[in-house]
Amino acid sequence: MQDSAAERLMTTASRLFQDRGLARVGINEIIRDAEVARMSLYNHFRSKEDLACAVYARLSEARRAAMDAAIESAADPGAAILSLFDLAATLAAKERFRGCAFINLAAHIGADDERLLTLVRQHKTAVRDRFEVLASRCGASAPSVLARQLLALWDGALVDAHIERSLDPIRAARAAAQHLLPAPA
Amino acid sequence: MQDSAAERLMTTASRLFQDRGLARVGINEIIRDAEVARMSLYNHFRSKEDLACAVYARLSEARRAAMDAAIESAADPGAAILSLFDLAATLAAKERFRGCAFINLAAHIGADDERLLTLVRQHKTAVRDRFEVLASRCGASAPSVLARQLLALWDGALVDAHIERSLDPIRAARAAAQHLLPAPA
DNA sequence: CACCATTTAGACAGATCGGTCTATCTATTT
DNA sequence: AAATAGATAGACCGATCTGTCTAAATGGTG
Repeated sequence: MQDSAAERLMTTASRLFQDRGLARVGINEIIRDAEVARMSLYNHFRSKEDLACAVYARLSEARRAAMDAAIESAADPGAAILSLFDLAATLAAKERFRGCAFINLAAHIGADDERLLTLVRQHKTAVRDRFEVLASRCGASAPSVLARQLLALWDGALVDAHIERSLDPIRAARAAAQHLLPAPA
Repeated sequence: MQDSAAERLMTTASRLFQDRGLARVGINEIIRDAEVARMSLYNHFRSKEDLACAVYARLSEARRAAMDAAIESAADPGAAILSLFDLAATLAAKERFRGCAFINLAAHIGADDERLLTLVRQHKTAVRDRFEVLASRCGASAPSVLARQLLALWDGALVDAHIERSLDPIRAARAAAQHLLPAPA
């Protein structure tokens, strides 16, 4: 058994949640697509929300790793920031792109759902932290403000790319990011 | 009849949809809160989706009117652009702020739901058009690109303000917008 | 082979979903 | 007063939802 039941559940649920959103995917569909018995799901996860937590935690890990890889292969901090927008363009170019999974998740959960909301917040904080480190290395006078600005551009670009089904918003946001960076020495 | 059944339905549904999202609000709750009989809903609207269309179309109208009012009371195009970010801050400062209703709507509907997706697209296009007109009046060399950048900042700021429950993202985005504007003559 | 833990399919429960239908009530119009 | 149109409460429909339970099948280990 090269991929366990838990593994298949998380992979399948991740795909379905991103396709149609947490609230519009049922347990039945998940176990059918994952080819897993109902009780196996509730054996590995206490509830649908537990499964969602595991799925989005893993997705966050994957996204951070992809960002770090893009950052590491860039020549300098400024190029690294721009490469993150290229990464966004790569994500948005995928056929089944449906926007940032975490922004969509935030739109699905109520103000009560503290667990999942915390996950979203932690993910966005992780993204912003990376922007802030790079902004600092660029010599920005106010790295934390610049990081917020870059994050807003990043999130807005993903949202608009999804709504417009176009990469133009990401290209424009990338240019704006470049414009906000301090002039290279 | 100071507020008709249709009126109360739209007002109630608008509040509920914004609070918890289209997919997590049922017909039963809407008619209960609106104090309207079940058949009155289906008398005025053919389906839940029809009601949603009417609700979001009206919300779009209201948002556009608020934007136009902010633009009109600004001294010059540059100030008008910044005043739109102040408007975003006003929206985000409300107690029950849950992010941009149209971004959330886009996160809730599937790729199939063409009717509601078109509504979202039209709304975002209307926002972008206002940015583009103002960018042009500012003397921007590429107004359509600047408009896309301002829209990304705007959308990202609303998203991040919702996730962080803070106005900092909007303040930062406003400053970034100012930075992107062409230098005043 | 026997043992044990896991997985399986599927029935089942209780709730809610969107939507239809009926029968009663109310208010305006003629 | 009679007629008409619209609103009402609520039963009802089939479908779906999350989650529980059972009993059979499975597979690795001693």
